[in-house]
Amino acid sequence: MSKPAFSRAEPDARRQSLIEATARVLARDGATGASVRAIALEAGVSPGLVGHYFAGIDGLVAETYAAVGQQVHVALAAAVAAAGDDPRDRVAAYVTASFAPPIADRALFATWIAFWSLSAKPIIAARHDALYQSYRDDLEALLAACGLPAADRRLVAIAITALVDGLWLELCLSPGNFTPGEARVLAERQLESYFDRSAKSSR
Amino acid sequence: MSKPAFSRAEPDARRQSLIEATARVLARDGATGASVRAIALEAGVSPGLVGHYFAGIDGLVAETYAAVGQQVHVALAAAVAAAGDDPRDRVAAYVTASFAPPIADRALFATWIAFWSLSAKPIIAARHDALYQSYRDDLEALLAACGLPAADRRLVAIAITALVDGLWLELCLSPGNFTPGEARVLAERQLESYFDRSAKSSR
DNA sequence: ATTCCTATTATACGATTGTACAACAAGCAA
DNA sequence: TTGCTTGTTGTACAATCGTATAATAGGAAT
Repeated sequence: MSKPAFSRAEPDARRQSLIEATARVLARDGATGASVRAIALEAGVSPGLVGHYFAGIDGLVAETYAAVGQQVHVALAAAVAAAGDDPRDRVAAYVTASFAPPIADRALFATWIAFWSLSAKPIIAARHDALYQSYRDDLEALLAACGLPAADRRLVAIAITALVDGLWLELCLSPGNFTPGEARVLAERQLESYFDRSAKSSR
Repeated sequence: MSKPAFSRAEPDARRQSLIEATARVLARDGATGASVRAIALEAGVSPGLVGHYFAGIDGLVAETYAAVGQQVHVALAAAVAAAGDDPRDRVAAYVTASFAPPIADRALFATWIAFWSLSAKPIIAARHDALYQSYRDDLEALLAACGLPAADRRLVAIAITALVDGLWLELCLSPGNFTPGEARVLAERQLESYFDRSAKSSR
């Protein structure tokens, strides 16, 4: 007669559902809004469950960092895959994907800022290090396919990543100062300059 | 016989003292630690004074943003002044000053992240817009002195600022991935590429 | 010495925070 | 059907949050 007051879930599914709820709250309300109660409400469970599955709110946010970072990775990989086979096109696609949805997005920006604001905690800093290293590794592989000398790849990847991050940041913080199209032009221009330089020095 | 329990201060001096205390708390404990009580304790006054002088905690943080932003401006201007008279040297000094103290500093990073995390509030966003516009204006003036065509200045200033911000960010978040010296090399290399390009196209 | 203005303090208030824990019940095993 | 395991709930707890306000007292003016 009475319908169940709650239902049990597979531990992994429940964890995943809490992580996704955290991502939504972070995107909507930023770091200050991501309380245990708000997350539990968003996930449709009771506040006590957070403590049951994660090492406090910090542990949950750290795992959410990894999950959202992985989603960005997937979005970038999709952009590369859609670019075809030409190595130059693939690098350009990887770089400029950051200036269009779903990556250039105020909600994702709020999420990212929340992660950065917790970077004083070692567990969050470790997540960041691993994630950004994987981004640079991806970029280095794409650069290698373009024939960029191995000796140049590391620093070029650092520079490209920094430029893209900086443009993405300002694009989210002050849209109106420049357009996503201009960001794209600037990023592609810098890519060309590195290829030209390496072609020149290898001659 | 009894010494005064407190002393009155010139309104401007008291405001300044509260702003400086806020900057210190932000630098030490980040956004989450910047409570009215913590700031008042740091300034050596009672919590009630914050409400007396500022429009709540948000107003105080917004004014602190302007003050800290001004300090950064001063530090950059000092680096330029110390660089001598050659326009190229001056631009290089402006750009690379971000990779050395007092700008490349974890405490300033924590402060900056705190500002960004509040950028959803219009009062903070407005401060950011004004501040970053002034940074780009400074850079454009330095670029103009180097003979960069007026038509190129805006986008070049945007690109340089983005690269520097991105490098500064990663330098603060993950020191160890690359050195301040490498960041300097990358920034100067990009500057050169823009000057080369403009020299080529104006020929 | 006295008066007065107001900067400053101290406290109270309701709301919200993260965590801990006892009680409950869903759902599988027997 | 009965029992058992444990995922889940609901709440209590102390701490902290921002803000408002009455009371206090510094310090200049008279």
